[in-house]
Amino acid sequence: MRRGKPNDPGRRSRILEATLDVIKTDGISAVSYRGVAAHAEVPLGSMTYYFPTLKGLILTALDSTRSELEPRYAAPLRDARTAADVVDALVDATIGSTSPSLADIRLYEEIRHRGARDPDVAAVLQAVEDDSLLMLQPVAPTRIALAINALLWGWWSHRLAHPDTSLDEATVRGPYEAIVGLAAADHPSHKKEQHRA
Amino acid sequence: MRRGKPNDPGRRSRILEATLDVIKTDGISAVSYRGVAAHAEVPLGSMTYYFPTLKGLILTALDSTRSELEPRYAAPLRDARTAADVVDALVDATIGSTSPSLADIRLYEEIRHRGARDPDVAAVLQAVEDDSLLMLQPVAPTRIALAINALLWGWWSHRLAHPDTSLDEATVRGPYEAIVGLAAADHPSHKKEQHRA
DNA sequence: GTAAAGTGCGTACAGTGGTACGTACTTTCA
DNA sequence: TGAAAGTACGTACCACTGTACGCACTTTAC
Repeated sequence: MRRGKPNDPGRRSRILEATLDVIKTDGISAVSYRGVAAHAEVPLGSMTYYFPTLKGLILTALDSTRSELEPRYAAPLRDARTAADVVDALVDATIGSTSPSLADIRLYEEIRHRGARDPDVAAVLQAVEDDSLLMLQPVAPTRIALAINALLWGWWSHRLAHPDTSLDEATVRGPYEAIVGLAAADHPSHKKEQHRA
Repeated sequence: MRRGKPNDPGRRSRILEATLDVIKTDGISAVSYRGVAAHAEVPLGSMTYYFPTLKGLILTALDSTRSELEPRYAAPLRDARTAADVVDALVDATIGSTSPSLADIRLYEEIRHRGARDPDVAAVLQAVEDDSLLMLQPVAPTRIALAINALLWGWWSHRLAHPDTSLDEATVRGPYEAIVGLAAADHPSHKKEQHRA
């Protein structure tokens, strides 16, 4: 039997959003009940009520990004018909309109960082990556999808380390073309029309 | 005038080593005066004596890795004569004998992570990367050296996220060949002998 | 209406952290 | 042989942390 009702149903999700804000700004290690409470303008007691442990709060917050981060460059990749489309989508995901903001890259970096030590967070990371590999499956065999993922993360990581300089499009495009070209050469059953620019 | 002498001259460097140990094992955020003191078997007072601020200790420790991490795969790259040599060196640096241990990758990840927020640490990172780009200069124009760096870091990062699975050599080699091949195609003045495997 | 169950939150506790500081020891110079 | 300067370290302070816990308030069942 359900008794009692929350008088502020949005409170829980406000806490989660505030947590992500703090993570993006100052990192996971800066997440504290009190800090997030202040940021979300809720009392400390609310924090421990909705999230009895801090680890649980962080994990829930990180997990909530899965549905938000992934689909951004998923659609363009799924719609790609030719190898050139794939390259376009990758370039765009790296530095273009579908690419993550610096804050989002920071968030992603936080997940990777934490994931290296916390198996629960590693699971979140793994889920994102599995999605990504599956998404690339139609355009490249796993072997090459791995390389694409590695390079994509490498470029994002570069952007994070050099926030003031922007990557040239040609710099990014060439290597993607070369790698995607491998897929066509290796295994012509994958999307055809490999060509040099 | 110099008066007084340290009665344990190795103490300072023992502290630095212990600090790196802690960073590799539990991350920068786990570095505390007390924890490192226990690990290095020195009294707490020694810590603050040699390193008045914790930030200074961490920075000094991180900086001390520059001379240790870099030259490992520097020599093979410098000695590379042909494009094939370069690819071999890169593959080796990724998963082979000159590649960093997981602990070292973790350390590198710590530097990148911290560097995203702390300009002083970012400077350390920048120095390492500058060295790396300079080293690749003879075999690839900067544009392509950037891509190689990004991919190399991507692979390392992959290893960190998947400590239990090992990367296939063929998986790693193909993309390197493709990217290094770009250098030869683009700018034939760089080391010749591009060829497909 | 009243008791019980559930919701929401203020407070307090125990632990850990960086770092300031006083003190003792050692070396050097007059 | 002092005394000053530098070395080394034990202790203590204060800030901040996660979290346990108890007290109100709201809703529901009888």
